[in-house]
Amino acid sequence: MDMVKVKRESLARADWVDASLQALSRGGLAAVAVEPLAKQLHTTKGSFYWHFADRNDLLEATLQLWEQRETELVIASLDVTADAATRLRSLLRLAFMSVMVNPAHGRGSVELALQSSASEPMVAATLDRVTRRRVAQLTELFTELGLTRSQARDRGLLAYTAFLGHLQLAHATPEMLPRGRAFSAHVNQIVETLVGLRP
Amino acid sequence: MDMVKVKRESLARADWVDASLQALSRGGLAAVAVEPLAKQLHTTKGSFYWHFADRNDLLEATLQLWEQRETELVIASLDVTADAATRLRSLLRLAFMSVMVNPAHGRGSVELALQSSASEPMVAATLDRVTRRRVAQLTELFTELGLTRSQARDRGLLAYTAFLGHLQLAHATPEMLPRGRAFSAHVNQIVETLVGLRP
DNA sequence: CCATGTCCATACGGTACCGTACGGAACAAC
DNA sequence: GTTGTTCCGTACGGTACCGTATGGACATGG
Repeated sequence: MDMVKVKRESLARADWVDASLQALSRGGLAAVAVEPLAKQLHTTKGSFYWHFADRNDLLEATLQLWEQRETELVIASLDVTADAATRLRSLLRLAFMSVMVNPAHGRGSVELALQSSASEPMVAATLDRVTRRRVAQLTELFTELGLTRSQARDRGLLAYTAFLGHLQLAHATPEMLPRGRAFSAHVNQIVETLVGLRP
Repeated sequence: MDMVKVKRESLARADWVDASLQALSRGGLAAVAVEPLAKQLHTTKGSFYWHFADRNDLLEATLQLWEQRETELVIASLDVTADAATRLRSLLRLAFMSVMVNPAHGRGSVELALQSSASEPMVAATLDRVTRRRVAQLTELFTELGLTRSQARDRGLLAYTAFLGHLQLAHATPEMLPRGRAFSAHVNQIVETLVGLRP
């Protein structure tokens, strides 16, 4: 039957992609390797090459999955009722706070894996789209706060680069960041410095 | 003669280390590979394994060289005559500007290579020392500007994370950054936002 | 001139991965 | 129960790298 066929195949493919995303998060792009993933899934390459053309095919599906989940998550976290300043503050707070939930393999580790593999064209394309969307989002919020177009864009870029560096630091040198209450205070200070309204 | 012997050996070793640093800058930690480097230097592994115990030995020497050049360069760029605000501004301006000189393989690409390989213990140790020094430097400057110890540290961290993210963005998504005059303006805006003195 | 230490080339075995070939199990359809 | 399709296991060849073993070129000092 077609239904059964589609269901089974789609499930198996999704399993590979899930495992791939997890591997990407743990060990970077190099960890997206067919034979290790096969071992982890208790199967063999024979299965893989039935579902995928090659490693690149898997990579493409993995990036697509990440990008989709990524944008969905950001959209869901936006409360349209609040004013721009509040939305901006919560967005930044959420982003900067989230690096502490499992700083090793948690949220953001895929980001860093992609950042460090931007030489791969497919990765570069994905990164480009996501970065563009995010900076545009920030720029929009700063514009609503009354900044000029160019001021808003500069501020949006700064906010995003600060986030990127924050992520990086939390991953590579986590001891440098304060912990507990001091961390929250630090994030607050960052947010206020970034959102601070002066000409 | 001892002099000749030492000179030759040291030169050959230095050649390998130079090439290794260059490879690190180009292709990341994975590019520090014996056989490719041997090809590039028009020699063979036989030479390498005479000068080095193994790949790790080369890596150690490479990290050491980078760290040494790194700190020397920062120290040299500090003008002790100026006041704290001026020194801070020039330091930040220099750092944020420098990402544009050859954004692909230029200054900072070694940094990023190390950041993305922080799982290697030796890399982590190197990164730790350098990061600590830099953040301490920034914290010191902010303290001289009149901020409290904790404010200064927070601000120093923010400045450094902003720099890291800036570097990352310039490398992975260079089209997102403005070019020419707009870039200078952007850097100025960043510096002023970071150094801006308000309680 | 030959003995010794320095430096390098070549050849080898080992590992980890990619992708292909091919056979076979499981199962549905008829 | 034969046939066809789906799905997977195994075996193979190929590549890129690590590290070792070994012999040889070359100079130098006795």
